[in-house]
Amino acid sequence: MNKENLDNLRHSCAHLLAAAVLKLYPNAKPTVGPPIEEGFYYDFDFETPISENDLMKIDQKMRELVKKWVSVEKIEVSKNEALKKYKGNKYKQELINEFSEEGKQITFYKSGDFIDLCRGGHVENPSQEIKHFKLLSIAGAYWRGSEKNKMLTRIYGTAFKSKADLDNFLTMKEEAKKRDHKKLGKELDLFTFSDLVGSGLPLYTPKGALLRRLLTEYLEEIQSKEGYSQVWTPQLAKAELFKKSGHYDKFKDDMFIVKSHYSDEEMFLKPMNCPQHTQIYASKSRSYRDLPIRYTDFAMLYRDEQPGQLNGLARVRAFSQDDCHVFCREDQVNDEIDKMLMMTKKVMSTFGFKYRYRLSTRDPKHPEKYFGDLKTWDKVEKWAEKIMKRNNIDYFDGPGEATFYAPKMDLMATDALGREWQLSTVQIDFVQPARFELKFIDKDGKEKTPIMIHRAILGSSERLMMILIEHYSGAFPLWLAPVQVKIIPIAEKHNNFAQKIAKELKKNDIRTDVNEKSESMQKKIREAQLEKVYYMLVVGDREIDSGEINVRTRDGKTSSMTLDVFIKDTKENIAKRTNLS
RNA sequence: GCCGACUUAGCUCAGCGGUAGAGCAACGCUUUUGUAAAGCGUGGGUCGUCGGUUCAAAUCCGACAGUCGGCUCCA
Repeated sequence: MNKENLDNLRHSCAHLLAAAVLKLYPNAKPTVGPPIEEGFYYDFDFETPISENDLMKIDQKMRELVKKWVSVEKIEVSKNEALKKYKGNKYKQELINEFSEEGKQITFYKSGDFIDLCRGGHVENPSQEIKHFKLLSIAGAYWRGSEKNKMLTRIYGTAFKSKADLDNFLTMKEEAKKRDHKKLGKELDLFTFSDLVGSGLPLYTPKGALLRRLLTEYLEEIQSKEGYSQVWTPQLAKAELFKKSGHYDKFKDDMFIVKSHYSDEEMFLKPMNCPQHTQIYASKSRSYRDLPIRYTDFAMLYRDEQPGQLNGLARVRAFSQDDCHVFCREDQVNDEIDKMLMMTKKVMSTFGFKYRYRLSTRDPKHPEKYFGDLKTWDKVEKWAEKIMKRNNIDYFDGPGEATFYAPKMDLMATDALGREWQLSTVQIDFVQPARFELKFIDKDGKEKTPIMIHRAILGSSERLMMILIEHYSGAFPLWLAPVQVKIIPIAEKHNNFAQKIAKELKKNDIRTDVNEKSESMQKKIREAQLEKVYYMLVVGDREIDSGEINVRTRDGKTSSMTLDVFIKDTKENIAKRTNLS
């Protein structure tokens, strides 16, 4: 079934939803109800709010009404007829007036006894075709997506051509819920939050902190090979810095203000690293020979997000990025970005992410949002496009997604459940170097302004942790597994032997635990399984006698080998960062 | 910030006007086990916080905080 057909089905289903709602709540005002990626929604202005519990009732009404929906009839009406029909519904009237101004023919679509203002796009016989649908949730949504407007009540639902498709969709949703990083983060003891510390401020437990450190170390390893040097900058800076960069104007309300007892100077917790890095660059005079200069920084960043948008590790108020800034000459940009794209490719393959790029450009309707001159913007946007094409990169356009200082090449990674997340970004910035009056002395002895390339491969560590937890469902690959080996002595008398093996493994930098509790071996295995430990070594009389160890993997497979072979293989796999499961 | 829902033991949840309950976890004792839960026992909660209604509030009402599903925003 192609997308258009599916959209038609869902659009018709949205109409059916509206019909059911109006039967049950005659005073509710219907507004719009389009098909979307995963289904459809319909926005209503209810007189009294409804809740999720009411969905069942609406669902039943839909199933009842659809029986009589044997056709979809298109009715052309005049503007006045349309306005009359929607007397008292300012939302529909607003749409009707707009359509009329645009010179569009106004059309109604009728099924059963339900008529809706609509431009069309329906299935022919709803009673036959709308069979496999489900109402999913209720949410608030601003009229026409603007926070200045009234908040309406949105009902989300989905519909599919076959029961199998619907079931598959619902199973995927269940699976996503099971993998929810907030749930797994608690179960696997990776991070926590405290009301006393504050919302959106994650606290990493030893295992979570280890994971975070392993990710950072991996990036540091890759970056230092490519000539990046780590710098270190404070969490705090004067307002002046951010005024100069432009961030103050754009994001002042989203920055944490810090007060000094001794000065009236306005200070902020840093929400990003670029302005600080410009000041390291500017600390001495630079020759064209010094370029490119590549700085990396894993410092904590702070953004004062609105409470309603905080969400586990997905959206926090304290986070860090694998943030890099490359200062270079114009003739070096291509090489630098090619190198960045190569590094990114390598990292993505390590995690097993499929990906495509988004070319994030300016919003043509709002040129005022962007700093710097138009000509340069045009040049840089075209340049970015050329780079993608030259690298044979699969990309799509993202108008309006640029930052205020540069277009972006954003990498969208697809995880194990088929969901897309933005990870990497590369930005060619002419604006900030100019605002900070950065210079280098060129061959000809003249001062020139360098270009600043912003780049992150993983994006924020917290967000990446969330994505990886859900991508791997908490069963991390060997190199990331907080506990790589759990030794399970069968009885207390095997504890000493277990400790001896553990000592050997730890000596080889293999993260090992021994479960010495007075529990059944079966229970210890169960606990290790739930902890998603990579390898379990069950040790008992047999192992002591044979001199071979017994290895159980998370998927329940067991094998025997000498400890030396196990250590050698494990070390190799950790070093290669291979993902065996 | 906005709309809606939720907040009871470390965790998952029941109780929904007559001042608290289960399973798991923890702890103790017994058991010493061959690839996903051995048995018995013990401790643990001013029911998110602060107010209000009531003879009586975990339960009803309000404010605040936090969490979740969305919307808006995202350097």
